[in-house]
Amino acid sequence: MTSSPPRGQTAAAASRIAVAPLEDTSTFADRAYTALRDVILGLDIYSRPGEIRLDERRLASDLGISRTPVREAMAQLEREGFVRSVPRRGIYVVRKTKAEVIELITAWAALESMAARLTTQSASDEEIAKLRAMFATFENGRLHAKLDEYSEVNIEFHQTIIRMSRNRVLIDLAENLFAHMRMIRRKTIGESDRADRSIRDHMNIIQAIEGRDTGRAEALVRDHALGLAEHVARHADYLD
Amino acid sequence: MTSSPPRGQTAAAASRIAVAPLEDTSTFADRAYTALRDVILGLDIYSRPGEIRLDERRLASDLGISRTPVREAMAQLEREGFVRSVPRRGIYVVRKTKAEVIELITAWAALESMAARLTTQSASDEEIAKLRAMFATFENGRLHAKLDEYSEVNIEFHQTIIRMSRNRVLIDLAENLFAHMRMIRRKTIGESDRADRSIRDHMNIIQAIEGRDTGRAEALVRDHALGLAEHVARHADYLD
DNA sequence: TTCTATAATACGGTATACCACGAAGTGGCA
DNA sequence: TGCCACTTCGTGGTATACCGTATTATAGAA
Repeated sequence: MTSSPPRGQTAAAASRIAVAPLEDTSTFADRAYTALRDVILGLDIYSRPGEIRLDERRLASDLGISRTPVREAMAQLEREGFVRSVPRRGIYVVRKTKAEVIELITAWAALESMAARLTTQSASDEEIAKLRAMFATFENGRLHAKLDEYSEVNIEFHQTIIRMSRNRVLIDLAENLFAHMRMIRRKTIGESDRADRSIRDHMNIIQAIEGRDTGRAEALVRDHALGLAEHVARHADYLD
Repeated sequence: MTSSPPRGQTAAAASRIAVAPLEDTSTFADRAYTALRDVILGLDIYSRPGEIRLDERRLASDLGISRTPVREAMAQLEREGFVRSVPRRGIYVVRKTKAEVIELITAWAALESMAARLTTQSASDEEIAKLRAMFATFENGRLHAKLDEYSEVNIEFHQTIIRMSRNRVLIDLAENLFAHMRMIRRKTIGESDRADRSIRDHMNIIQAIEGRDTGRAEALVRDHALGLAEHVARHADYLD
């Protein structure tokens, strides 16, 4: 990320015998996007006071590239809701309000419940089996000491269901929502009673999917997410 | 769109008495985005043979601006799936495959069924009444002569349900999906038997929402959209 | 005529200079 | 000391020149 990128092999005397088929097709803008996204997601902005401003010129110089690709990356991050550009003021990292987080979770509920429906109809048994494997280490609800680890498995569980739908649109849309959820995750950890209930919900969901019970799987997934939304509505006072 | 934009009032001798409070805050990139989006949506690409290439330089000169804002607009359109940029080849308008259209409709089903759920829980009676009003002129299924008009009302109906959810995330995501649907719409028109069934579905949906029957409204909306997806799967051979 | 090697062209990607505007700093005047 | 006009500086927005490379055109040889 801070390494100055090579300027492309200028005269490689294209050998017709040896191979070099895997060109680096990624563009500076793409790499800048990835780097900046990682930085922003890692900022732990919800535990930090004050607004965080990003300076295009500074970022460009840090990345060792010009403003142009940085701007393209920023534009994309802005469209995805991570950042907000205020003309002649600066670019600020967006902190979602409680209402916005609830909307996010609700939309996620919509996407994942549809994904669960599709999964019961077309996923293979082998794929579905992976879901249960993910929770093998947590089955007895004995997880209070490793909530952080559970939190990651938790998100992965939901992401897996989405991916099993094999619907690119659902997958891509959810990807973005999950990225936002990861930012809030740190603040949600530590409520172990919720984790217990979460585990039970997940087990029921797995059972429904294994049984190809479309309606039940869909409903359980939806209610699980909506339950989280309600929990946030009630208890997430740390979101302004 | 082809007018050469003014270069910003340079020395307008800011009068402190008269008013000009409504500044034009929109940026060239924003306006270019809107213009290009309209052009693309109006291209009727699914009825046209061959690929359509867009040239940044040409577009920029047509719009009377430089490539920079055009590129930003293009980047956004690419992320939204309207356009695909091939390095050193050009920018092409995307034609969705049948499989992709089905995925689009499925995702739409997910979003709108959740919207219907929310609507039954929080929309006012006045808002809901508007839904029925939209179909006043079609109620008897006597619409064969004005299918085009119906098609517009049709999309508007679904968009209204989404909007009544008051969930910004759902609304924005659906907006994009609908834009794609509009591009395909022209090819879907003319199957009047489907229109008849569509009307009946809509009436049932309205009834469920009016009765605040959350589960039924959600299911009807979902099945209506999934029905369209299946119809496309069976009959939309014109998609590649 | 056909194939190949070389040159010209055109594209998206990138760097950079400049602009207008807002904000913050600074000086002078009351 | 406090307020106001002016200056300076910094920001994102825009224009433009340049780059490397894939494509196409062209010319020459077989």
